[in-house]
Amino acid sequence: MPPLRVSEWRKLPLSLTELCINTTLRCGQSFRWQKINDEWNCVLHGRLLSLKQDESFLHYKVTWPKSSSSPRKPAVLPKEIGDIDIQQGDDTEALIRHYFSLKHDLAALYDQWSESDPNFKKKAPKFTGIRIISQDAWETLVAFICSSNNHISRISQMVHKLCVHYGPLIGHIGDEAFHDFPSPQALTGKTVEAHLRELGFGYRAKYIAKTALIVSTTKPEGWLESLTNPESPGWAPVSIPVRDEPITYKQAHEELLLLTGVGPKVADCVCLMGLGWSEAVPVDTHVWQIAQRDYRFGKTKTKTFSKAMYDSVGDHFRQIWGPQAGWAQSVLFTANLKSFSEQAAADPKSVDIEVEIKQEIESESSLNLNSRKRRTMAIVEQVKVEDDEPSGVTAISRKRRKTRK
DNA sequence: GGTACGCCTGGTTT
DNA sequence: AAAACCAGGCGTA
Repeated sequence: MPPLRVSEWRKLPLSLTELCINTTLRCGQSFRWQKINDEWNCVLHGRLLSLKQDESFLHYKVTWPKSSSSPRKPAVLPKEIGDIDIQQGDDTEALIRHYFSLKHDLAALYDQWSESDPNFKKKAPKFTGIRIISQDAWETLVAFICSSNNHISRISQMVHKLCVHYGPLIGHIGDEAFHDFPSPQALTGKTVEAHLRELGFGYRAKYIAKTALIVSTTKPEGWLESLTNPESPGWAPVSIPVRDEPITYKQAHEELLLLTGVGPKVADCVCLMGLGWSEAVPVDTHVWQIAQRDYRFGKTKTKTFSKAMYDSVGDHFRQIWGPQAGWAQSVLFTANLKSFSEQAAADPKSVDIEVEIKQEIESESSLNLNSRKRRTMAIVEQVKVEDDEPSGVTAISRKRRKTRK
């Protein structure tokens, strides 16, 4: 019996338009993938997964830890796994299909977004194959607590430190050790905050420690997962507390806001990437810039923007792009990232005019929508007025009430 | 309900 | 080269 159980390379037929891992794994969704030579590596659900891609296939290989230290070889398998995998005792293909949400036809979605949004149509062709990946909710929560007022390289370092110091060791590639992400329990303890500060987490050390404590001690098992979109169930088989009514995106968002270090932006990141709410649109400074530059949101005098503005940007994009707005947002977000700037080309002016005209039409047609959407547009229109006549709408975001301990 | 300000750190710019 | 500046926000007053 070998110390490590390594599978052969297998492959899934998949075009680069349906998924481009080189973009999707680098665009600030996940902070744990490491590229070694031409292979992307990451520990997911207790195994080391390696990926590489060519024009027609996604190739994957899995390495299981030594059996004794294996945290969880899945005892209970989710329902939708193919028979072959169950018989082989390897659910990795199912994991990949879930992780990348391969049931969605991405090319069709791009077509749909392009049809309803000239700006998307202009930007997207150079950024195909970008998907929202379905990550573990707890990891997503902690990673995006780290992301506040921070940049991708440092976020990646911090997440790596969490894994190395608190997560279970799964395997090696060369000299590189690969750990899984630590559980809430592993991050609960009196020394955690001080230690994380030593490790360079800054003020986020407290947020992580407090959030881990809340989740592991004051919430029932599976609480975070219970905020998952029922139409997009999670992958890991966890027991989830029952709810009287199906949870909504807004409810999940509100519940997350009660955690320390979680504001509207982080809550939306968790909703979108960790809980399957594809309509969640995280509005950070980049998305705000995009909204101002390409979608006629007005200039503000203040550096920050208000919760009302935050909601209005999200509602606007949901109206344009529909129920998968968060997916569309990630495409434009990536196109706007500095690290991808070489991919973005100079844009012809003619399209800008087209965008403006389209925007006007959308504003008018919105009057025929229901009252909720009318209110949304009213706010947006207000913002647009500010654009023409900058006077007062500054804005800032505030959190509602947090249960202070 | 809206606004200003401090916060850790480190990569990047000046 | 040292010193600002800023980066995928949030909590507090």
